[in-house]
Amino acid sequence: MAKKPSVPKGTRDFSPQEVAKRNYIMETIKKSFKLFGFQPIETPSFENSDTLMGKYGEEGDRLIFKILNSGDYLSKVEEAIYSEKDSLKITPKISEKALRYDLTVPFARYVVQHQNDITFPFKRYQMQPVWRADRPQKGRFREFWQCDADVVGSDALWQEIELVQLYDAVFSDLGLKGITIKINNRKILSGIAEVIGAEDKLIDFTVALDKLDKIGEEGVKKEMLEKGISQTAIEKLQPLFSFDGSKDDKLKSLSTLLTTSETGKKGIEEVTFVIENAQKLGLKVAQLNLDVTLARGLDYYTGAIFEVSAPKGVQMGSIGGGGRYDDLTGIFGLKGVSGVGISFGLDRIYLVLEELQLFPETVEANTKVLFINFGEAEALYAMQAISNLRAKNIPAELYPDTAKMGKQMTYADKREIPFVVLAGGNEVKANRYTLKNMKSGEQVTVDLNELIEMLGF
RNA sequence: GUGGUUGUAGCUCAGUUGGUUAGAGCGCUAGAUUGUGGUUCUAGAGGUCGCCGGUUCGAGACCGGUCUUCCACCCCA
Repeated sequence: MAKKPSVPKGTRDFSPQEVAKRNYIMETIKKSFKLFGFQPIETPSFENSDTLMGKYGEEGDRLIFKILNSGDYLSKVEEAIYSEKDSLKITPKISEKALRYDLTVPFARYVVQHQNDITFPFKRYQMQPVWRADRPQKGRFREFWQCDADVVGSDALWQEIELVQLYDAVFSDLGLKGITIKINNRKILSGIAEVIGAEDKLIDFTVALDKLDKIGEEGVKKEMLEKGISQTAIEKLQPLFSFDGSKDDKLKSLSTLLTTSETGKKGIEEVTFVIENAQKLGLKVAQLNLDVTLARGLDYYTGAIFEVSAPKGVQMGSIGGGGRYDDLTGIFGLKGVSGVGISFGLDRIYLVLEELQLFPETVEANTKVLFINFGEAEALYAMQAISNLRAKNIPAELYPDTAKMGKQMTYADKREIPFVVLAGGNEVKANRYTLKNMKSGEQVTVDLNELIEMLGF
């Protein structure tokens, strides 16, 4: 045999059982998407490079899978650029297409391109794979699925509230209790940066702050210093590090910190509106928490920022994220369209449900009854019954070969098919069927109507 | 992209300081059982020790490279 075949790093095959479980998650999410009034779209798996490049920050560009041009692509590269051996310069010359990195940027492109056909506010959902040239880790793949719901063309904060409810509805349906929806607002972060005089360092500031629960207070301060944020500025942040208590306490001390920042005050106002109304409406399983250190937003977030973390005790990064972006479509030439959206990380949700054993046993659609094959005449007799069962929506199949019965029974056993029908010469003659329950071992001989009745509950 | 880690039968893994023909459990195939699966018993098949190169009389083991796995960083779902 030749080399053992394999799949590329960070990609996976899915068995029938795995597909069944993934479908269960996707159907659950889709159900809520529809219930909340979102409509599906799909976009190509690859886009023109300039649609994607530069939209996710420097780091993002590195993680985008580039597709090599067709034909003799190297011959078209100018000698000077070629001999320079600078990958960054050569890449755009030899690659003009790239694999989708997320669903939000292609969606923005879609909105701009089809703006005349879209009725705003436009609520769309999209469930497709995305690709990142990242190094794999636990819960981190190079090919994974995102399930996104976004609203564009409305800046009403009720959308944020609905998205919180949407998260709650989906995780409630999945039986995933104890999840936390963390919420923050980019305006609060901007306000803080403004107050401490580090406006020009907003990104570095937020990235460092985001690591608080991971590297601790000292670690954050150290990183901020390294990024060129002054000691006096960092001292002004002190209230943030001892930030605790109820949401009212948090909001009060934030207000004090941000009295001089109009932007900051607007952020507090927004986040208060969302939290208060979401709580008035009630949440089933999710805990909604204000987390001022939450910054993991991509560069384009301008208002609310969301992140969903798995229940405590499950070692997993965020299982969902999202936020508001006031001007995403601006990059593609359509100004003044505000959008807000959330994403569900299908692959990570799968790992969490698996770990907590929350998949219902019924997710695997399986054949309900296997007919033993006794020979040609009996097979025909069996096939007639099978047609009748299938007409009643009962999944049934005939063992294709006239193998030994032990082998056929073993097959049913392995496939976990709950019933077997034995219809040999005696049954054919009597126009009856022997139905065996594989779990209990009991068997009864019945006619076709009784058979349908017994299998069709 | 940086640092570390892993790879031996279909699966999970043993394999001593380098030494004859690389093992176990599970699974698989056949039989005990010609109309009955799971339990039991018996027999059997199955390996280029990830791949390429090097050191050595001799490499599964040591060295280099490469691919893969997992982990940390970066970043993220």
